[in-house]
Amino acid sequence: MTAEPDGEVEEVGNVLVALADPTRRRLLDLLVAHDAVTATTLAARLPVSRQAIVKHLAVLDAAGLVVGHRVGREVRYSLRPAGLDATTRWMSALATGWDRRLAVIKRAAEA
Amino acid sequence: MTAEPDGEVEEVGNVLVALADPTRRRLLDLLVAHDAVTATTLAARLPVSRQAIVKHLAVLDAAGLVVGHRVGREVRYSLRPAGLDATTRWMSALATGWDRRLAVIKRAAEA
DNA sequence: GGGACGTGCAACTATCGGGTTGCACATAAT
DNA sequence: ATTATGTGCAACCCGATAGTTGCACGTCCC
Repeated sequence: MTAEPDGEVEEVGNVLVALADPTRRRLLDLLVAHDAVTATTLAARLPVSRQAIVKHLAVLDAAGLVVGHRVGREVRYSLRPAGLDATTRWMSALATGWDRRLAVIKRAAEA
Repeated sequence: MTAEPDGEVEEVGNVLVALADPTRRRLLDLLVAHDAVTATTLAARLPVSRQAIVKHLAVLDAAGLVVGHRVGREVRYSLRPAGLDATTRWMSALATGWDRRLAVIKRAAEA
Protein backbone atom coordinates (compact mmCIF):
# COMPACT_ATOMS: atom_id res chain seq x y z
CA MET A 1 0.00 0.00 0.00
CA THR A 2 2.79 2.42 0.85
CA ALA A 3 4.78 1.41 -2.24
CA GLU A 4 8.01 0.61 -0.41
CA PRO A 5 11.13 0.23 -2.56
CA ASP A 6 11.30 -3.22 -0.95
CA GLY A 7 14.99 -3.38 -0.05
CA GLU A 8 14.33 -0.30 2.03
CA VAL A 9 12.69 -2.28 4.81
CA GLU A 10 15.72 -4.50 5.27
CA GLU A 11 18.00 -1.48 5.26
CA VAL A 12 15.95 0.11 8.02
CA GLY A 13 16.12 -3.11 9.98
CA ASN A 14 19.90 -3.15 9.76
CA VAL A 15 20.14 0.42 10.99
CA LEU A 16 17.80 -0.23 13.90
CA VAL A 17 19.80 -3.29 14.95
CA ALA A 18 23.00 -1.28 14.65
CA LEU A 19 21.64 1.54 16.80
CA ALA A 20 20.22 -0.81 19.40
CA ASP A 21 23.62 -1.42 20.98
CA PRO A 22 24.95 1.19 23.44
CA THR A 23 28.61 0.55 22.61
CA ARG A 24 27.82 1.17 18.96
CA ARG A 25 26.07 4.43 19.82
CA ARG A 26 29.08 5.56 21.85
CA LEU A 27 31.23 4.66 18.88
CA LEU A 28 29.19 6.91 16.64
CA ASP A 29 29.51 9.70 19.17
CA LEU A 30 33.26 9.33 19.11
CA LEU A 31 33.24 9.48 15.33
CA VAL A 32 31.31 12.73 15.41
CA ALA A 33 34.03 14.20 17.60
CA HIS A 34 36.99 12.89 15.60
CA ASP A 35 36.49 11.97 11.99
CA ALA A 36 38.72 9.51 10.13
CA VAL A 37 39.89 7.61 13.18
CA THR A 38 41.42 4.16 13.40
CA ALA A 39 39.90 1.22 15.25
CA THR A 40 42.84 1.10 17.63
CA THR A 41 42.38 4.73 18.57
CA LEU A 42 38.71 4.16 19.22
CA ALA A 43 39.48 1.13 21.34
CA ALA A 44 41.68 3.30 23.54
CA ARG A 45 38.65 5.40 24.48
CA LEU A 46 36.26 2.56 25.21
CA PRO A 47 36.43 -0.17 27.83
CA VAL A 48 36.52 -3.00 25.27
CA SER A 49 39.17 -4.62 23.12
CA ARG A 50 40.13 -3.51 19.63
CA GLN A 51 38.59 -6.62 18.09
CA ALA A 52 35.28 -5.89 19.71
CA ILE A 53 35.45 -2.42 18.16
CA VAL A 54 36.25 -3.90 14.77
CA LYS A 55 33.20 -6.14 14.95
CA HIS A 56 31.02 -3.20 15.88
CA LEU A 57 32.43 -1.17 13.02
CA ALA A 58 31.64 -4.04 10.69
CA VAL A 59 28.01 -3.96 11.83
CA LEU A 60 27.86 -0.19 11.40
CA ASP A 61 29.40 -0.53 7.97
CA ALA A 62 26.87 -3.18 6.94
CA ALA A 63 24.14 -0.78 8.06
CA GLY A 64 25.65 1.96 5.91
CA LEU A 65 26.37 4.23 8.85
CA VAL A 66 30.15 4.18 8.54
CA VAL A 67 32.91 3.69 5.99
CA GLY A 68 36.53 2.77 6.42
CA HIS A 69 39.22 3.70 3.92
CA ARG A 70 42.77 2.47 4.07
CA VAL A 71 45.72 4.81 4.52
CA GLY A 72 48.98 2.95 4.55
CA ARG A 73 48.87 0.33 7.23
CA GLU A 74 45.88 1.75 9.02
CA VAL A 75 42.14 2.01 8.33
CA ARG A 76 40.39 5.30 9.09
CA TYR A 77 36.67 5.19 9.78
CA SER A 78 34.25 8.01 9.02
CA LEU A 79 30.55 8.67 9.43
CA ARG A 80 28.15 8.32 6.58
CA PRO A 81 25.22 10.63 7.27
CA ALA A 82 23.17 9.37 4.34
CA GLY A 83 22.92 6.01 6.08
CA LEU A 84 20.50 7.51 8.58
CA ASP A 85 18.16 9.05 6.05
CA ALA A 86 15.92 6.09 5.22
CA THR A 87 15.50 5.12 8.85
CA THR A 88 14.75 8.67 10.00
CA ARG A 89 12.10 8.90 7.32
CA TRP A 90 10.69 5.51 8.28
CA MET A 91 10.46 6.51 11.88
CA SER A 92 8.70 9.81 11.43
CA ALA A 93 6.33 8.17 8.98
CA LEU A 94 5.59 5.61 11.68
CA ALA A 95 4.97 8.32 14.24
CA THR A 96 2.62 10.34 12.04
CA GLY A 97 0.87 7.13 11.01
CA TRP A 98 0.20 6.31 14.66
CA ASP A 99 -1.04 9.78 15.37
CA ARG A 100 -3.41 9.75 12.42
CA ARG A 101 -4.70 6.35 13.45
CA LEU A 102 -5.23 7.54 17.00
CA ALA A 103 -7.13 10.58 15.80
CA VAL A 104 -9.50 8.36 13.84
CA ILE A 105 -10.13 6.20 16.87
CA LYS A 106 -10.75 9.18 19.08
CA ARG A 107 -13.20 10.64 16.60
CA ALA A 108 -15.02 7.31 16.43
CA ALA A 109 -15.19 7.18 20.22
CA GLU A 110 -16.94 10.53 20.31
CA ALA A 111 -19.66 9.39 17.92
CA MET B 1 27.06 19.26 27.14
CA THR B 2 23.74 18.77 25.41
CA ALA B 3 21.90 18.92 28.75
CA GLU B 4 20.10 15.60 28.40
CA PRO B 5 17.24 14.93 30.82
CA ASP B 6 19.33 11.90 31.77
CA GLY B 7 16.69 9.19 31.90
CA GLU B 8 15.96 10.10 28.32
CA VAL B 9 18.96 8.25 27.00
CA GLU B 10 17.90 4.97 28.59
CA GLU B 11 14.38 5.43 27.28
CA VAL B 12 15.72 5.88 23.76
CA GLY B 13 17.80 2.75 24.17
CA ASN B 14 14.77 0.72 25.15
CA VAL B 15 12.82 1.92 22.16
CA LEU B 16 15.67 1.16 19.76
CA VAL B 17 16.04 -2.35 21.17
CA ALA B 18 12.29 -2.85 20.90
CA LEU B 19 12.25 -1.71 17.28
CA ALA B 20 15.26 -3.81 16.36
CA ASP B 21 13.23 -7.02 16.22
CA PRO B 22 11.27 -7.73 13.03
CA THR B 23 8.51 -9.65 14.80
CA ARG B 24 7.99 -6.70 17.10
CA ARG B 25 7.76 -4.36 14.13
CA ARG B 26 5.16 -6.58 12.49
CA LEU B 27 3.29 -6.57 15.77
CA LEU B 28 3.19 -2.78 15.74
CA ASP B 29 1.93 -2.82 12.18
CA LEU B 30 -0.90 -5.12 13.18
CA LEU B 31 -1.77 -2.79 16.04
CA VAL B 32 -2.00 0.14 13.66
CA ALA B 33 -4.52 -1.80 11.62
CA HIS B 34 -6.61 -3.05 14.54
CA ASP B 35 -6.49 -1.17 17.79
CA ALA B 36 -7.32 -2.76 21.14
CA VAL B 37 -6.55 -6.32 20.14
CA THR B 38 -5.84 -9.33 22.32
CA ALA B 39 -2.58 -11.26 22.33
CA THR B 40 -4.35 -14.41 21.15
CA THR B 41 -5.78 -12.57 18.16
CA LEU B 42 -2.36 -11.24 17.27
CA ALA B 43 -0.84 -14.69 17.59
CA ALA B 44 -3.33 -15.96 15.03
CA ARG B 45 -1.82 -13.60 12.45
CA LEU B 46 1.82 -14.35 13.12
CA PRO B 47 3.76 -17.59 12.76
CA VAL B 48 4.68 -17.79 16.45
CA SER B 49 2.98 -18.93 19.61
CA ARG B 50 0.82 -16.74 21.84
CA GLN B 51 3.42 -16.76 24.62
CA ALA B 52 6.04 -15.45 22.25
CA ILE B 53 3.66 -12.63 21.39
CA VAL B 54 3.07 -11.91 25.06
CA LYS B 55 6.81 -11.61 25.67
CA HIS B 56 7.18 -9.25 22.75
CA LEU B 57 4.28 -7.15 24.01
CA ALA B 58 6.01 -6.98 27.38
CA VAL B 59 9.12 -5.59 25.72
CA LEU B 60 7.07 -3.06 23.78
CA ASP B 61 5.28 -2.09 26.96
CA ALA B 62 8.54 -1.61 28.83
CA ALA B 63 9.65 0.67 25.99
CA GLY B 64 6.45 2.68 26.33
CA LEU B 65 5.25 1.85 22.84
CA VAL B 66 2.17 -0.11 23.85
CA VAL B 67 -0.34 -0.46 26.69
CA GLY B 68 -2.64 -3.28 27.64
CA HIS B 69 -5.86 -2.75 29.57
CA ARG B 70 -7.99 -5.53 30.89
CA VAL B 71 -11.58 -6.08 29.74
CA GLY B 72 -13.20 -9.00 31.45
CA ARG B 73 -11.10 -12.06 30.88
CA GLU B 74 -9.07 -10.60 28.07
CA VAL B 75 -6.34 -7.96 27.71
CA ARG B 76 -6.57 -5.53 24.83
CA TYR B 77 -3.37 -3.91 23.61
CA SER B 78 -3.15 -0.46 22.04
CA LEU B 79 -0.47 1.74 20.58
CA ARG B 80 1.05 4.58 22.53
CA PRO B 81 2.28 7.18 20.03
CA ALA B 82 3.97 9.32 22.67
CA GLY B 83 6.43 6.49 23.25
CA LEU B 84 8.05 7.27 19.91
CA ASP B 85 8.54 10.97 20.51
CA ALA B 86 11.81 10.99 22.42
CA THR B 87 13.46 8.54 20.05
CA THR B 88 12.30 10.35 16.94
CA ARG B 89 13.73 13.58 18.33
CA TRP B 90 16.97 11.82 19.30
CA MET B 91 17.34 10.43 15.83
CA SER B 92 16.78 13.61 13.87
CA ALA B 93 19.09 15.43 16.25
CA LEU B 94 21.70 12.78 15.48
CA ALA B 95 21.18 13.20 11.75
CA THR B 96 21.46 16.98 11.79
CA GLY B 97 24.47 16.73 14.10
CA TRP B 98 26.22 14.50 11.59
CA ASP B 99 25.38 16.81 8.73
CA ARG B 100 26.69 19.85 10.57
CA ARG B 101 29.85 17.99 11.44
CA LEU B 102 30.33 16.90 7.88
CA ALA B 103 29.87 20.45 6.64
CA VAL B 104 32.61 21.64 8.97
CA ILE B 105 34.98 18.97 7.73
CA LYS B 106 34.24 19.76 4.12
CA ARG B 107 34.86 23.44 4.68
CA ALA B 108 38.14 22.66 6.42
CA ALA B 109 39.17 20.46 3.49
CA GLU B 110 38.69 23.33 1.08
CA ALA B 111 40.99 25.59 3.04
C1' DG C 1 -22.37 -26.71 37.65
C1' DG C 2 -19.62 -27.61 33.67
C1' DG C 3 -17.40 -26.73 29.43
C1' DA C 4 -14.93 -23.33 26.57
C1' DC C 5 -11.90 -19.67 26.02
C1' DG C 6 -8.26 -16.53 27.37
C1' DT C 7 -4.60 -15.37 30.34
C1' DG C 8 -0.43 -16.15 33.61
C1' DC C 9 3.47 -18.63 35.16
C1' DA C 10 7.36 -21.76 34.82
C1' DA C 11 10.85 -24.74 32.85
C1' DC C 12 13.46 -25.73 29.15
C1' DT C 13 16.02 -25.43 24.49
C1' DA C 14 18.77 -23.33 21.14
C1' DT C 15 20.61 -19.76 18.67
C1' DC C 16 22.77 -15.18 18.46
C1' DG C 17 25.58 -11.53 19.86
C1' DG C 18 29.08 -9.09 22.49
C1' DG C 19 33.31 -9.98 24.27
C1' DT C 20 37.79 -12.23 24.84
C1' DT C 21 42.57 -14.23 23.69
C1' DG C 22 46.13 -15.70 20.60
C1' DC C 23 48.65 -15.46 16.59
C1' DA C 24 49.93 -14.44 11.73
C1' DC C 25 50.70 -10.84 8.43
C1' DA C 26 51.66 -6.15 6.58
C1' DT C 27 53.51 -1.61 6.87
C1' DA C 28 56.10 1.81 8.90
C1' DA C 29 60.31 3.67 11.72
C1' DT C 30 65.28 3.40 13.30
C1' DA D 1 67.64 -5.81 8.94
C1' DT D 2 65.20 -5.41 12.98
C1' DT D 3 61.77 -3.69 15.76
C1' DA D 4 57.44 -1.63 16.60
C1' DT D 5 52.75 -0.71 15.46
C1' DG D 6 48.40 -1.77 13.29
C1' DT D 7 45.36 -4.89 11.01
C1' DG D 8 43.03 -9.55 9.96
C1' DC D 9 41.48 -14.06 11.16
C1' DA D 10 39.92 -17.88 14.07
C1' DA D 11 38.48 -20.27 18.00
C1' DC D 12 36.29 -19.95 22.02
C1' DC D 13 33.16 -18.35 26.25
C1' DC D 14 29.00 -16.83 28.15
C1' DG D 15 24.90 -14.33 28.84
C1' DA D 16 20.75 -12.73 26.61
C1' DT D 17 16.85 -13.64 23.93
C1' DA D 18 13.41 -15.66 20.70
C1' DG D 19 11.10 -19.50 20.75
C1' DT D 20 8.80 -23.70 22.60
C1' DT D 21 5.58 -26.82 25.69
C1' DG D 22 2.76 -27.81 29.64
C1' DC D 23 -0.35 -26.66 33.05
C1' DA D 24 -3.00 -23.91 36.51
C1' DC D 25 -6.23 -20.17 37.14
C1' DG D 26 -9.91 -16.78 36.12
C1' DT D 27 -14.02 -15.60 33.41
C1' DC D 28 -17.80 -15.98 30.34
C1' DC D 29 -21.69 -18.79 28.32
C1' DC D 30 -25.30 -22.54 28.40
